[in-house]
Formats: sequence, C-alpha cells, structure tokens
Amino acid sequence: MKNNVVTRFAPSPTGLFHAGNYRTAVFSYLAARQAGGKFILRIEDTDRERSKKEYADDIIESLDWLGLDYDELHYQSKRVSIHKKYLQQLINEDKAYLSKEEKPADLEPDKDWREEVIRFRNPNKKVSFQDKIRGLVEMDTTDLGDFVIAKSLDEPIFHLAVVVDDFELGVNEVIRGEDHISNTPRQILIQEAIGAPTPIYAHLPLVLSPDRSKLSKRHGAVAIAEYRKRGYLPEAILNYMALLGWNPGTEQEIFYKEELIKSFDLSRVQKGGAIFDQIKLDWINREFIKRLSLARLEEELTRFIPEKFLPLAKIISERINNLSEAKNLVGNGEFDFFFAPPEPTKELLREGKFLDETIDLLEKLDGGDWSAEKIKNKLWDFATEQGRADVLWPMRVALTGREKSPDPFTVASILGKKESLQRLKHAQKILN
RNA sequence: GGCCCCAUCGUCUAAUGGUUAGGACAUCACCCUUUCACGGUGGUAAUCCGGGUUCGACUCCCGGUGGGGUCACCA
Repeated sequence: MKNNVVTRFAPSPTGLFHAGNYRTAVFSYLAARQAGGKFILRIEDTDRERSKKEYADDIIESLDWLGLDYDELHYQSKRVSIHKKYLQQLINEDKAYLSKEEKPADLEPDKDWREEVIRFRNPNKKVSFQDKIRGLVEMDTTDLGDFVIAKSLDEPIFHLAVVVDDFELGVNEVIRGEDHISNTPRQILIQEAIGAPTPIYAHLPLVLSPDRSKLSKRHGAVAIAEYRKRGYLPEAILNYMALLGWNPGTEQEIFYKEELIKSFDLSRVQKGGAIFDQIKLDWINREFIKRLSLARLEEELTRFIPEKFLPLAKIISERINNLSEAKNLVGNGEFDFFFAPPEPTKELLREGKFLDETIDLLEKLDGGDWSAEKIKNKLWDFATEQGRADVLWPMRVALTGREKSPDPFTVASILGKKESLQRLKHAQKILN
C-alpha cells in the first residue's frame, strides 16, 4: 500500500492573491505532485464579514493562470454541518463548553458580538510536533487558556474548522507559513480531542518586504493578477517563487514546472525569511521571454502592441523585462521610440555623409523585396568601404530621428521602401 | 512584554568539522559592436558578537545581540 501524500492550500479570500500566499501554494503543490499525491484547494471563507467572492475568484483564476492544478476544491463555508457535528460531539464529551462572555467596553459599535461562544477546554499540557523544516517544536499550551473555537454551533472559527477539514479530507502534510507555528499547539489539542491524527507539518519561512517585515497587501505586495497584466510569464513567477526559500543544491536557476516537481525537496527549504526581490524576478522573466518560441512570443506580444510591429518581436524581446514594456518601445500604433517621427538634427546626422549614395542604392532595391537582410546586403559593401559608422549613423538618425534604435536595416524594412526613402530625403533637405 | 522562529556577500543562496567560503541577481571594469540591447571576460563584496567542545569550526553546545512571527468571537 502506498502512503499517499495529501497537501492543501487553504487561503482566506480576504484580499488580493499575492506572492506571500502564492509561495505557500507553490510549495504545497510541488510537495504533493512530487510524491504523486493529492493537492487540495480549500477556500477558508467562514468569516462572512471579511470574505469576498471576488477574492475567491481571484485566487482560483491566479492559480489557474500559474498552472497549479488541484485535485479538489472546497469552500469551507459549505462544510459547516460537518464542523457542527464535531462541535456537538466535543460539547457532549465536555471537551468544549458554552461560555458566557462579557462585552468589552472598547468594542467597535458595528462589530458583531455574541454573548455566548463555544470554548475549548484546554487540558493545559505541553505539546510537541514534528516539523519537516524546523525539526521538533515544543510548546506549553497552559498560557493559551480555554480558547474560542466557535461563535455558535453553526459558526465555527479557524482552529476548529481547519482541524476538522484537514482530518475529513485526509490531509497528512500541512504546509503553511511560519506565522502559523503558534497556532499549531491549539490545533493539536483539538486533534487529540476529536481523535484525529496529527499531520506532518512544514512551516515555511515568510516572504519579506525589503524592510524585512512580513509581505502584505499594504506593504509592498503586488497581486498576481497585476503581474499578469504587466506581462510577466507564469512560468517565470513560478520559477522565482520556488527559488525563494528553496534551492535544489545545484547551480541550476531556470526551471520549468516539471523540473521543479522533479527536484523539489521540503528538507532543503530555508529556515529564515526571504526578501522578495523584484530585480531578480525581472531577470528570470527575461530569461523565460528569451526562451519563448517565436510563435508564442508573438502571441504574448499581441496583448501589448499592434500587430504590425510583430516583425520586431525578437528585437523587442531582447530589451524588455516584461511584455508590457514593449509598449514603451513602439508606442500606441503611431511610430514612437523605435520609429520616432524623423526630426533629425544636423548634429546627429554628422553632416549626413553619404546620404545621397544611400538613397541611390536603396532606390535600386525592389520594393517588393524589402527585407532587412536584402537592405543590408545592398548597403553593406559600400558601408564597409566608407566606414560603417559614417554611412549607417546618418541613415539611422534619418529614419528614426534618434540615436538609439534597432539596426537601421530592420527599421527600414518595417517602415517600407516608400516611407524610408521619404525620411532619408527629408534628412537630405535639412542638410541643404 | 510573554511565547515561538530565525541569523553566510546589498539580495536569493551553496558548503551538514578540514574549501583560496562556491554560484546567481544587482553593481563596477573591459571586450564585442553602426547606437541601444544581446553576448563574453574579469573585479568589488559575506560566515552578527562572545565563550566553549575539538588537532581543526560557517558547520556542534551555551550566552548575548539583532531581526521576524504570534498573542481575536480573522484566517
């Protein structure tokens, strides 16, 4: 009999899905897939006040986009009858009890408040658990007191719901953020009370902001959906997040999903928190952009630039960190950066040496055969003879009006014969 | 503050008692080149501090210091 690994990702839909959450999902996913086990997505939406459907949808769409496929999807709010069963049982066995509460004086006026809640009868003992990343962790639960596990029989809260669901769904490896370490003893107490086995834990180091505090919405975290909009590739995000806090022990940096699944190993996960480094993400994204097939590159680029610039796809791909930057290079359909309106200055034209000859040579080239390669062939010998800089600089400036651009042959090919010659002649006029 | 976790270049990390402490990103210099970009080569840069243990500590132990997490009728 194979001991199948079952992991889960259990986000609460109370905000946009970002790198902090996402890294937990990646590690849970990789651990499950590597073991040939099961990966469960459970949306923890029992807090009716804070949970929003749009956030749940955002999580699902982001996971889908990133290619983290799950075997089961559960909404915790739909499982309250199961939680209720266990709650009732705990009360019957006097392991939990109804507790009268005194309303705090400083309670916010519009805040939901129960006069009576269900508290767990804390046996006040030391508990310990095995953590795949940190080893044996021990804690005394005495100072936790009789903590609240439900607002009512129909309203379980976090600790009870998590323990019951993990048990019922067969989760045997709980992979979650380090911020849950202090919740673990409480949950173990509940497990013991309902007769559930304690899963293996793996508490991941936190993803940090540049100031080393926990990454959060209001603190530097960018939503996954936003990265998508900015033209980051899902494989790049996956790769970068996997490398944040984990490494394969080799010098490989670029991984596709299948390779990650193959090499992933929880025991090689770092213990300390890791700062989210946008610059390195950019580098990885660039690496994946470079590795894109021409067909896929063009397809991705059409989300950001007009189709007529697709012949430039390759050249563009060498100059951008993310696809949306392509917009800055070609503008909104009008010739922009690469193809600025030709307003060459005399100075930039360097006296326009050989502009006449360049025009003559190009006039002879068939307009139906106007490729960058053909243009280059036509001009190359002459340019080499006269000094390439002296011939090509004026041509570049005349065509683009700028010092910086792709090579002039490519520019000319995109502009077409008519427009190219028009611009060259315009430059000629300026010089006279 | 109590409890808990953590600590190698600026950043992500490798080295599980013996290495000139390695790699990547970033940065700097040079090369390539019709500009930018791409690419290539090389450089700068780290074991938090103090005690032990040991022939020998980044590595093991103890103590500091520092950072972080958590202390809800949120997850």
